[in-house]
Amino acid sequence: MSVIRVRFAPSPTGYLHIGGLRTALYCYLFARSQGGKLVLRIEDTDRTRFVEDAEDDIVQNLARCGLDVDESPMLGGPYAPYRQSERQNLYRKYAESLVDSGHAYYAFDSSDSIAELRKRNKAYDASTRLQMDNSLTHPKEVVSMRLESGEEYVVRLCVPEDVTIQFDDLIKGAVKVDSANIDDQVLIKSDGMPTYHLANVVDDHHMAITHVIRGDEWIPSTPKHILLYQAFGWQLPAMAHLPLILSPTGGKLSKRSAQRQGIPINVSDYLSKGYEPQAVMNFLALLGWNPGTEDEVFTLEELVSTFSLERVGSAPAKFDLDKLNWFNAQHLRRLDIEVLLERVRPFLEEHGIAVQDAYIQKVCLLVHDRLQHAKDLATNFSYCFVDPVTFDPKGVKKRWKSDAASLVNDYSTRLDALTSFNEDALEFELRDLAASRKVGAGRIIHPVRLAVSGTTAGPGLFALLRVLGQHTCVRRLRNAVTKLG
RNA sequence: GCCGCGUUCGUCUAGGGGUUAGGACGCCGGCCUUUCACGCCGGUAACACGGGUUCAAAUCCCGUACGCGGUACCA
Repeated sequence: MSVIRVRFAPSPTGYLHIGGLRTALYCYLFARSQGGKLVLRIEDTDRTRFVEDAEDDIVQNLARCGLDVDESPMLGGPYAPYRQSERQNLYRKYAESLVDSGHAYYAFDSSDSIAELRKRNKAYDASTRLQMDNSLTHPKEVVSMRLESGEEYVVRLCVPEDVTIQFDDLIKGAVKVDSANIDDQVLIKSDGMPTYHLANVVDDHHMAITHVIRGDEWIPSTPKHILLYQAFGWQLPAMAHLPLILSPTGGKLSKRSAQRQGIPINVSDYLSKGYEPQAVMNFLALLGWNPGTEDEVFTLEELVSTFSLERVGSAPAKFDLDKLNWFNAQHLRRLDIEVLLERVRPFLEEHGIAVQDAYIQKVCLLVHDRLQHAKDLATNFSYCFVDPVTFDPKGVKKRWKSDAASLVNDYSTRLDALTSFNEDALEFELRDLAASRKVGAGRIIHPVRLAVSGTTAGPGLFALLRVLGQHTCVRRLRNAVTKLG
């Protein structure tokens, strides 16, 4: 059996978005799980919507997510080039062969006459093509003359009148469409570029693609592609159409709707917000696929080994940010401390926090399990790096009683005198102080936490004090005593 | 409008003729912790509707509704 080849074929009309990433992920998982190859093909045939740096963005973010490809425009490969704009001659050749074999024709209609046709609620198909201005309605000599004179034209597929086109989708099952519902598709545009339909079929065949994995929105176009495969006498690759991702309210997950709901849309946004690539992959994988077990947290590698197309569902799925956040916390927690350090550092820098790696590591160890996002260290736990400037008013009201100042002050004196700043000593001093002042330990613990962090929540107090260090603790305690009185 | 695809807790989903309809996120409670989080335990909540088929239907069939997609010289 021949090697499995899958392609991810984005068009560079925008940056890589979360939906595109999911398609890429499924392509990747399938290819890798089958020991096959993954091809990145850039479908840049729409010159009007072309975005200069989109291809770069797509390539980079795919890589950042760990989705490495085997063949691509920059990597090259046995079927290069991998940019459709660089393969124009191929499409033209095949379009002409289709005209020769009677499966396509040249059309010269003006956009006005086509608009007119549609206004009459007519399709450009078997029912109307003979009324139009094309190579079916003019003598051969006239057509070649017009062609040679440089007149603008398109090549259209001659869709057969009344056939049922059927295919078996690996995900959706049997899909049937009547050719009467299909227009004579434009294959070559008047600017000489192929349309998606032609380029896609020609390239998939020439690049020996065995499995077409793409979004749901292509199902209605698949019969057109099948017609092309048949006209060329080529074997149809296996088809797998993935259900779409919907916005949380059910609509299309567009840039607009996503933004309105606080959902990042571009992959680079997720990454720059500090989402773990693995968490995003994990979340996306389970949006439409399930392993058939009750396991939920997977690395990319584990996904590869359990993935199968058969377990992809056919219903669209709504995007759920809460779940993504949960996955993020799960993956963050599984990170080695060295890796976590790398994740967290950019956010510390962003917040103007410049400290030694060794110290950041200590803090990471301390709060590892309390992090949902890499940025949390710089925000929720900023007190690990800078003295608190404010004290949570509710906390003060609840914990800073009349004796707090004197207790905290006494504790600071004891800490100052400590020769070994370890947790046991810290705890002993506190409890000993509590006993001598005849108060419960909590009477000191809470004000101390407040004094040192500005909040009432956080890691175990003695571990926190240890990490902060002697000088910082004493300074903060005394500072709080003056400020809170 | 026409064509296509879909519909199990709020969300992601398992299951697929006879189940107490399972798990996860979220939410709520409890335990742990003199804090908070993690963790653990428990709770909440679903087969869109109507007809068939069948001894039996959430599961099969047909309709309806709703959602999404397509209907471009966009992909």
